[in-house]
Amino acid sequence: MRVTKAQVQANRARIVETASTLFRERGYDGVGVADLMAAAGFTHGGFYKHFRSKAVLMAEATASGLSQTVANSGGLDVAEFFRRYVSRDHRDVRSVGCTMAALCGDAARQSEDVKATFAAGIESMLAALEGAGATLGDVDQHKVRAKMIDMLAHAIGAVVLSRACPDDSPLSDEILEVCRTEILAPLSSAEAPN
Amino acid sequence: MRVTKAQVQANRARIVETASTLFRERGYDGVGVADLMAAAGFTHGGFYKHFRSKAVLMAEATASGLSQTVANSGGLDVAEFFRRYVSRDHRDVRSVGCTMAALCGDAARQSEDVKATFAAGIESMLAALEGAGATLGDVDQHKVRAKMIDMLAHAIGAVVLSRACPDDSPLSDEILEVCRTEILAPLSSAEAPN
DNA sequence: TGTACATCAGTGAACGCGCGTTCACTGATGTAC
DNA sequence: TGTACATCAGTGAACGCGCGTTCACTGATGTAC
Repeated sequence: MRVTKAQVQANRARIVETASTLFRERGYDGVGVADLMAAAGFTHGGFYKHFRSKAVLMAEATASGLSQTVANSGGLDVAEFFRRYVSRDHRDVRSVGCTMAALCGDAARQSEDVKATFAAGIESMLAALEGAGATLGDVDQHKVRAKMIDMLAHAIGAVVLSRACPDDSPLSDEILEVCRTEILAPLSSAEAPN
Repeated sequence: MRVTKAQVQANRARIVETASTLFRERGYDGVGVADLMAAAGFTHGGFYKHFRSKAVLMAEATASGLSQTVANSGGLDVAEFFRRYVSRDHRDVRSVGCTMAALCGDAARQSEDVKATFAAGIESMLAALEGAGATLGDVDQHKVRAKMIDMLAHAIGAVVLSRACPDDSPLSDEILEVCRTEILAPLSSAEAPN
């Protein structure tokens, strides 16, 4: 049963979107092609009409997820971005949270292709943060980039470490609270010095 | 061919040790029981004479790996620990590196058992760092703990993010260098204020 | 615009393969006398 | 201490299962006239 060209495009996009969500939730290896296609509302056989292999989809879904995170950060200032990033809410909803935090551990073991996608996503994120961080008052642009790299790694470490703790662990909350405070400290003193 | 009680104990320890190494390198799902037993010098059937299931071994190997990291940090002051932690050397040798950095992403998707093991390992690590950090000059012990949590998450974030980049990526090196500098900055100024 | 045919997205059975786990077997170790 | 038997760590074939991928088929869409 052939389908409209526009429908083909929409279906393909739905598969990528679904994959992006499921991969964040369960990891690359935790999502089978049949699982994924069923979640997107199809049977598994059609998968290979859209993608040459699961590996190709992994790279594409990763790119999609990363650009979504960047898009979500649009309009937020740096302090607000990190306040939301290093939070229990973010920790607890992996499937709609940041792809970097959800999959960087898995990406490290994937192909150079996926890693290159990841690096590009990090650069996009940094570009967005550098733009939002221009209000910080630092004149040296190189320092802004360095600061954003540092804050991003710091925030990702906090989320990733807190997620490795049991669900009701006080340590998990403690990690988030301590790191959020430390990450935001220089921002609030620079932006609201009262 | 039965084997000495001492040999049984040694063999079991070898399986756990091998698993700890392989899991760090390839993730929990990336290591099969047959793989693992072959790497330890056995055939796969004997596995279940030592462990009720792969899941049980996962928890035990994680605990072993975590305590190894803690042991390796013994005798190092805090600055030296983090200097080595946030380095290219550490990034490039996952199998003998820190279990937290190698597996926290995977642990987040494992049983509460594995996560509890992880949280206990983090606490051990913090205890070791707090001991080594007593020389920092901070009188308030609560602040020392908070600072160690913050530095550990920061360092783990740097390593994990740098590992998600392609092998020859300048970004990967940049992340490590920036974060190492930022993490060590307050230490060197406090300890060597010249 | 209408007709005839080619295309191809989606279906669902089938494939080979590797996984975790089980099991009958072996033979050296441990134990009871 | 020596002998007879039970134990059980380790072996390797076999299990059911789910994986990624392939394939013959369907029928609505796209295209050529």
